[in-house]
Parts: sequence; structure tokens; C-alpha cells
Amino acid sequence: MTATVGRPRRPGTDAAIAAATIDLLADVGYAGLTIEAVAIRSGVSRPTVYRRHATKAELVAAAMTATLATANPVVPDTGDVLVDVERLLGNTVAALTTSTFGASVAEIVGPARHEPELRDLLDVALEERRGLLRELLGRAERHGRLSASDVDVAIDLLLGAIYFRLLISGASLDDAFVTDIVRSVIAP
Amino acid sequence: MTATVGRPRRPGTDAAIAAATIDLLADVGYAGLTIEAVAIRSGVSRPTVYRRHATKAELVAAAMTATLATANPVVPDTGDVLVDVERLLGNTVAALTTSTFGASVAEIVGPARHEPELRDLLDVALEERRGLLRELLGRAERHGRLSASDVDVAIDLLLGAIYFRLLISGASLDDAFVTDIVRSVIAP
DNA sequence: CTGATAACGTGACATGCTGTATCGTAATCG
DNA sequence: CGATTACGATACAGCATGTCACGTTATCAG
Repeated sequence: MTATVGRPRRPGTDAAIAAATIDLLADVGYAGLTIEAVAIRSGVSRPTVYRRHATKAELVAAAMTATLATANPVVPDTGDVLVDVERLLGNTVAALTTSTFGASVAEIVGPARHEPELRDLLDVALEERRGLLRELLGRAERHGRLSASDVDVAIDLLLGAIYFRLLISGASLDDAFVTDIVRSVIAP
Repeated sequence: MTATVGRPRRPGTDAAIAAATIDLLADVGYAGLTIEAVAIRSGVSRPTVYRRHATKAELVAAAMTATLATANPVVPDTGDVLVDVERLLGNTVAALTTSTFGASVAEIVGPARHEPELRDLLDVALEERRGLLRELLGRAERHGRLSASDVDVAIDLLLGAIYFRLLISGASLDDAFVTDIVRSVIAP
């Protein structure tokens, strides 16, 4: 895939472009994001950005994928399902709040309805989180501790509450909130 | 406020602009929405749109406010709290799915982080729904039927699940789902 | 009927971003 | 060294922006 002949790509440029994109996305939003601004902030010429990313959607998708790749979630296993879910969702909340990543997700929600790259990005990221949760909540369900009729409904309730605060209500998104919602979905 | 002298504004123009804005918003998204396109679709000159709306954000906010004004939600009171909540949330879901309104909300999530008019719009619309729900869920709480520790947490769980499917997961948003989530938050 | 007032359409304008192309230069390989 | 590729600089047409000036049209007060 990568050419073995000719001048190699300047190392770090991809990372610089991705960082500039994520920063600007949080600053000015998707609609206000300009490829020209990305080029300037990443210290690169405008054609160079176009050489690597055909469209704004692809640029943003690549930047977010790169950001996502730095996180490797682990499924906690303390023996207590309730604590495990709390920790897993705590990680999710931390990932969404301790950086501009949460803001980036919010900016992507609208464009994802029209741009396949962004739609796919959301889908795989969500499905990955859903898989981890399904494993944990499956145990709770077998112990009859799930208030929801279905594991997937429970996931919608939990992730829904978190993303609701992130995207719409803007209310505080912290561990206390995670504890609250987990305890109302899983019986102690 | 409104001038009593001079040529009156053409009646229906505001409505035409609002309709064109909502339509285009669902079609091409907020980033792709163009004031020029709104002018063309509503059969009005471009300066006319600018005379009524200073910015794209204000235009969209006005259009969505006009759409919101057509709905007047009532709090059901059947005696059964569970049924009441189901009906209220059923109305919410219907409002989000039977027209392009749900898509419009999704398009607004990102821009609302930067545009005060859109932020305010989301806030008042949400607070209104929250008020209705608080009333109903308060009854359930007094009967000890709430799985959540707090009425507001229960609201985050319910609305969160709905908006999660609308904005992110894209899974089916229907009465069956409403029944599911209500029954897992309110004990029968 | 007349004059004041305001809405409207047309056309124009400078500005900024887009996406693409051309060119010269630089870096790496066989 | 020669082929190949990355890169920056520059230029370009296209399009939307936001604003302006102008002429026309509709309405009201007198």
C-alpha cells in the first residue's frame, strides 16, 4: 500500500493534522471547521491536507479514529457485577469528559446522518462499548438483578443517560451520576 | 414593536422560510444548510432572508421554535402512573419520528455548543418536557415505585434512552421501546 | 389624492473557503 | 545518477457570505 520508492511522508504530519482537527472541531464546531484552518494550525500547506484527506468528513473521521485508537478499554472483573459496570461506565465518562473527545462526539452527531465515514465511526465505537457492556450485564441478568427486560434495553438506558447529559442537558457527568444510574438499572 | 406604517410584510413569508429551513436542515444538515438555498426554496430573495434573520443559527432557531409552537403537549391522567408516563413519552417519540423534527434536533446538537440561540432553544424545550415528566414521576416516587434514587435521574434514564436511539444508535424508536424503558424504571 | 414609510427584488460587490492544478524543490530508493 | 514521491508556493474558478444601493410596490395618515 505505502510506496517504498520516492520521498517518504514527513513523520508526524498525520498526527499534527489529526490533533489540529480535533482541537478545531471542539473550538469552532463541524460547520465552522475549515480545512484551511487545519492546514495552518498543523503547520502544513493546504494541498498537503487535501492529499491525505479528500473531504472534511473523511478528515474528521480519521482524526477521531486516531484519537480512539489511543484508548484500550478493559473489562473490569471484581466479582461484583455492580462495581464492574460502574467502573466500565466510569471509564466511558472519563474518556468523554477529560479531553475534547466528548465535544467531538457531539459535533459528529449531526454530520453522521449524511457522511458515511462518520456514521461508520460512531457505529463501530458504539458496538465495541456495547459488546463490553453486554458481557457484564449478561451476568447481572442471569442473577435476576436487571430491572430491564432485556440486556440491550439496559444498555440503552445506561449509555442513553450518559450521552443525554453529554449531548443535550449538559448536566454534570461524573462518577456520582454513574453510580446513580447503575444502581437503578441493576438491583443490589 | 411591529411597524404600523409602511408596506406590511408579505404574510406567509415567515412560514415559508421556516418550512424551507426545516426541510433543508433534514436534507443537507446544518453544515450544508445555505441561506441562499433557503431563499430559493422559499421563493424569496436572499436579502429578505437576511432582513429577518441575522445569522444561520438564528434562522434555524426561529424555524424550530415555530415548529415547536405547533405542538401543545398535555399531561395524561388515567390514574395509572405507568400508563401516563408511557403515553407522555409516546407523544415525545411520535413528535420526533413522524416528521423531520427528530432529524432537526440531531442536527442542532453540535451547533448548540457554540450558538446561544440554539442552546437556549434546546434548554427551554427540554425543561418543558422535564417539567411534565417530573410531575408524573413524582407520583410514582411517592408510591415507592421508582427504581432510580431521584426523579431527575429517572428522567435522564428515560429521555436519555430515547435520544440515544434518535441521535446515536439509530435503533427503532417506537411504542414497544417506550413500554420497555418505562417498565424498567417504574415498578408495576 | 398625496406624501411618508417600509417591504421587496434585482444586481452588485469584496471577502473567504473550496477543490484542483502547476511548478519548483527536496528526500529517498535502486 | 535517475526515477519516484512529498511538499510548499501560487494560482485559479466556483460558490456562499454579508452588505450595499437602487427602483418598485404596498400600506397608512392627512
